Amino acid sequence: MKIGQLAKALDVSTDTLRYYEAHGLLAPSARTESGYRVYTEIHLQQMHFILRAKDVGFSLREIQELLHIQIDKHQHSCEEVKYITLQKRNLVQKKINELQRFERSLTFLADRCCGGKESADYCSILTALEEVDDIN
Amino acid sequence: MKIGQLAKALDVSTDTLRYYEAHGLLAPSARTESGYRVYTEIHLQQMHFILRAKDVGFSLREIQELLHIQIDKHQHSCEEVKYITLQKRNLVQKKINELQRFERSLTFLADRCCGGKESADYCSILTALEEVDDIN
DNA sequence: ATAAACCTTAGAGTAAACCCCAAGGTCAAG
DNA sequence: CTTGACCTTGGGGTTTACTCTAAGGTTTAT
Ligand SMILES: [Zn+2]
Ligand SMILES: [Zn+2]
Ligand SMILES: [Zn+2]
Ligand SMILES: [Zn+2]
Repeated sequence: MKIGQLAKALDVSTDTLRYYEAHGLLAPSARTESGYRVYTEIHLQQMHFILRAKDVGFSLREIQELLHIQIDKHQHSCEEVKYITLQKRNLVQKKINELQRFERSLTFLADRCCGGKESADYCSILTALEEVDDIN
Repeated sequence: MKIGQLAKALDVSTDTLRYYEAHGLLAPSARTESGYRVYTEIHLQQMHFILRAKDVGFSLREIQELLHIQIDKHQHSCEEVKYITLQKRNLVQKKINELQRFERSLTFLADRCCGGKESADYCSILTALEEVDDIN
């Protein structure tokens, strides 16, 4: 398989595949005489792994770690894999909490503004942002 | 007030203040003969506005819009302000939903892995990522 | 034989919100 | 008069995951 075919099969760009190679995620095992990258079924499977991991929220750096383990499962433990997964979930939860704080503040602000066409001279959103004390 | 004093009063860096100036958020109204930026109480208040808006989740681009309105309230309406706020909340909610999808997937994965010290040969997280069908 | 479609590399550009550095000018105190 | 704290500009670096371009070489079909 050449890069274009693999890209089409996975619905990613050839640029993405070269990017993954440059960043240690997926290297073709061979090149043609003229230098074209050659991929096999194995690479297709590895890309599936990568894309699924991405879909679950892992960053490329984390996927690299997982791939490392996946390729040589025997030398690694469930403990490691679970640790990475829980670490990630922790990070995701922190982000969610921050965004929910934003959401609450924005709701608080929006609820108090009439949203009318009159001038914003006394808009409660603007005055709340001008005030010194916390919204929450 | 010189830039360092304003920075200290707000607990931000002088770099940040120069950055905001370069990006149209807060321009000192004067310079000393030697070129030093001069700030007043008004700038302090504007920075409070900016920082509070940031705290609520607005991006600098959005804050710029809000500032524009705040500075000339009379020419703008509550409708505009509320629109920006609701738009932002919408965006925040979308991000939350995506992260919650991640969270669910990661929880699903983690729950099924024993996390033990034995080899990862049959780790359910890895096999789930290898499989073709969706986790959710 | 030639055009279309494909491949190669290296390098630049994108978003967001800054941080850090160098080289030099300014200002108050001792 | 010099030290040290402050200020200036301009530029580069950070993070993430790519995308795009240029300039050229290769393959395949007609
Ligand atoms: Zn109103
Ligand atoms: Zn209003
Ligand atoms: Zn296990
Ligand atoms: Zn496991």
